[in-house]
Amino acid sequence: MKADAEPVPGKREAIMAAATKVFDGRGFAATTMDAIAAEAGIAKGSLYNYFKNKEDLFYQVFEHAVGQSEFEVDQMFSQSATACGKLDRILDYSFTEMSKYKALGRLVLEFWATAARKAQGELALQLREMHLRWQRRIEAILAEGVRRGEFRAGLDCAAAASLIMQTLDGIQLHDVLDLDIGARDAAYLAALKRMILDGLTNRASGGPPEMRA
Amino acid sequence: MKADAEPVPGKREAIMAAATKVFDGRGFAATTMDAIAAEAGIAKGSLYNYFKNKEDLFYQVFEHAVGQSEFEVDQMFSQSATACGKLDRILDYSFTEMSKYKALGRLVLEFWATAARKAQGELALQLREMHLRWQRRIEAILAEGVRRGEFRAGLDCAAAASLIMQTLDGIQLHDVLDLDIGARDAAYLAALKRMILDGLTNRASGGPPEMRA
Amino acid sequence: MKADAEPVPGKREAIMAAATKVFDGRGFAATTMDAIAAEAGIAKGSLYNYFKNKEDLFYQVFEHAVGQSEFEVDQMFSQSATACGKLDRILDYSFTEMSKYKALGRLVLEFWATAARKAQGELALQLREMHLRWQRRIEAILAEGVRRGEFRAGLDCAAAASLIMQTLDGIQLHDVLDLDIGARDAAYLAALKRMILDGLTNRASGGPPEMRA
Amino acid sequence: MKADAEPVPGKREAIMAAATKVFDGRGFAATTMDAIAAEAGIAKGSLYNYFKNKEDLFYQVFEHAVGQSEFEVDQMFSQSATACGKLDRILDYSFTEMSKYKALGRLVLEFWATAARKAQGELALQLREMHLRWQRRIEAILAEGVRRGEFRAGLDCAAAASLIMQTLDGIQLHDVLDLDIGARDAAYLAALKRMILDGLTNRASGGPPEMRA
DNA sequence: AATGAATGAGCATTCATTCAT
DNA sequence: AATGAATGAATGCTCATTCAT
Repeated sequence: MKADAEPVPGKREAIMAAATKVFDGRGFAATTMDAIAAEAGIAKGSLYNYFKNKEDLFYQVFEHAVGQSEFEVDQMFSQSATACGKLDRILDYSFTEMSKYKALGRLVLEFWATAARKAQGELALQLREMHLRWQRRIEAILAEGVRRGEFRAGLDCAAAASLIMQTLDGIQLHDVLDLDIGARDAAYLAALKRMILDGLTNRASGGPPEMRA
Repeated sequence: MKADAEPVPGKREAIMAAATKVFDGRGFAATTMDAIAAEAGIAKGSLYNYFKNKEDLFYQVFEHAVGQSEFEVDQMFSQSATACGKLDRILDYSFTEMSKYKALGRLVLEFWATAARKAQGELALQLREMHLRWQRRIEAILAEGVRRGEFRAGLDCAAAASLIMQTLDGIQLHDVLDLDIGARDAAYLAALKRMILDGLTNRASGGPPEMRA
Repeated sequence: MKADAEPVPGKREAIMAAATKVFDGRGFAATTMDAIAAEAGIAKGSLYNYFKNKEDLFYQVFEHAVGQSEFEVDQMFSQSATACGKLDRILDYSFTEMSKYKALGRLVLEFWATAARKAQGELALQLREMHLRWQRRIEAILAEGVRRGEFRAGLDCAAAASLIMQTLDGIQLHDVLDLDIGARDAAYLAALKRMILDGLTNRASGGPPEMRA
Repeated sequence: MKADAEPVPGKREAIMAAATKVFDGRGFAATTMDAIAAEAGIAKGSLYNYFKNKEDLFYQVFEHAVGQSEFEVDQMFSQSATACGKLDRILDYSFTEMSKYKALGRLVLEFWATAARKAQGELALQLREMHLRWQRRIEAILAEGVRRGEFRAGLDCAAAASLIMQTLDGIQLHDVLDLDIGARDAAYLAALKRMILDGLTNRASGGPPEMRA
């Protein structure tokens, strides 16, 4: 039978739900097809009626999770009118809500660290595209902010967007790895946000003194 | 023969070089002891005369690479008198030199993503310590900068250090994953550095307007 | 597939038969899973569909053999009404039938001599329980014999049972090791039995003269 | 160099002492040549200057230990004039002193259970001879006892000697395996000895009643 | 479509023995 | 005689994938 067909409605989704649970808990390498089949309550062989192989199944699960995550963040964006407000929200989100995707983040990490090595497959491309999508979104917000006078004129939006992406990914990385535990109080977060937004808004910055001492 | 001894001068180093090559190329999990032995041109069993097991070998390789990297950055630190200059240098380094440790970064990623899940082994502790060491160093520089009047009074050094660490790790992450390719021109870097340093130096920041619009 | 199930009727038994053959021939340590698989005519991996690991397989084989042996001896017990008769039968059995379990005995020996050194695993417990079960049975027979007046009053049943067990184990040991070959004639056996039973029945024993000469 | 030579006086003995210690503690299979070399304070390769291989070394060690043990028991024998007294002593010894040879007993067990399977080598012959030597000694004592009127006339000395050997080996077996722990009080031992000696001394035994009920 | 028994390649580790120095 | 580094065969176990039913 061809994989990817879906003869029994909902079965595919059921398997993916089970797989998500197991992958999240154990990671890709440590997850066995047996465990997924058991979690889904079907026979191991049946998995191969719906997915070509383990990697394929992981890919589908992963894609689905990423889609959900993106949808949620999109909602967030549209709830603020100003660029500054949007950025504020997204930073807030990074600090407080991103932990929800800890499991997903760990899977991304594992993927990059192992699977991505061997083949520059579809998933790698997918992840790169996703990254670019995000970066462009941030960049658009920054450009909008400059246009509206919220951010300083002459801001290098591409560079700033890149830095913000790196920072957000760095924050998520630390979150996923349980570094900086306990540093999640309000004052801390406010300081961080202020630092980032300061860099965008303050137009009178004379630059650090004696930068090349 | 006891592991950890080095009766044949250079042999240990030769093995580590071979192992580094194979680990870098395939990652930890995908690397077989056979492959390392073959690369080193010795019998598989001989590996165990110099290293306790695969994890130990990896650990030594890893420690060596980290040692080199830390030494290099330490050099960098001491070459600037002012806090601002030190930070400037470390940011410079992150943007330009850190790529040398791409392979190392990938291995760390793999470790965090897989091995770190199961056990809190020695390597995990080592990595956390390394992280803390860095964070404290940054924090000390910031505190020094505040004392010298380079940075704004009232700066939350811990929070700022944490953010900077996250940013640096985010930068390295993107580097390791070959994201942001081509965005390494001087103007770009200057903008990024300015953003960060602005957040530390500008004392008159009134905060972003209409933050909660 | 879960170990311990038996989806293909007789397959489990077939494997155990093959394993018994190989274990008997080579002992536990010298037996490889490959050899068992080859003897059973299946793939090595298939063994693990029916048994958790080598030790488990051995345990099952062992338990089966012990079960057969115990069943057989139980039959023997019930065929005599008097305590004296029961003991007579069990001694008979030890001298004549126990050789059937020579291979089993050798495996027990190997287990005690090697595995038992390191861990107090399940098999060790099982063996100790089996031993106690036997000892209690003997003791019960002796007590019954005393009650019925078959054996001398004041007999230390526990001590006697222990001695009898030691003797029986010693007999089996010699049997397993092929010592005393050829000393299995009727007169010999009768003499041995008489010696043991005499010790239990003669109530007027004055003790050996000049015991501490 | 030829093994078995002894160019450095005492070195051979030193190795054997070290080997004895390690073999006793871990058994044959679990003992590595490294461990023996370490215990002896010499290089692993040097072992092969004095012993052909691991098995040979074990054989020599074993032979030496057996020799010592036999010597000690021989001393014991000669200290009593009467057959009854000799037997009494040897039984005493079995119950109280044999534990000293627990390690040796365990090695014998392991040997029989593993090494003896593969090759009917020299050691197996040696052990059989030793066994026969003992059996003949017991038999001689019994015959002497009959001649002196200590034991009942018509005693089947061969059969009795065999039973006694089996019993002694059974006792040692239980001792080695730590069965019957705690049953070593004086009354217990006295009862056991009485049972055995009763079988030899009482001449008026009418045999057990209703033996074949 | 579903099953699940069978497969077999793949791998880290141990250790007795050798031999060049 | 002594060394000890090098060797490499040997083995239990996993698990993704297949395929006959």
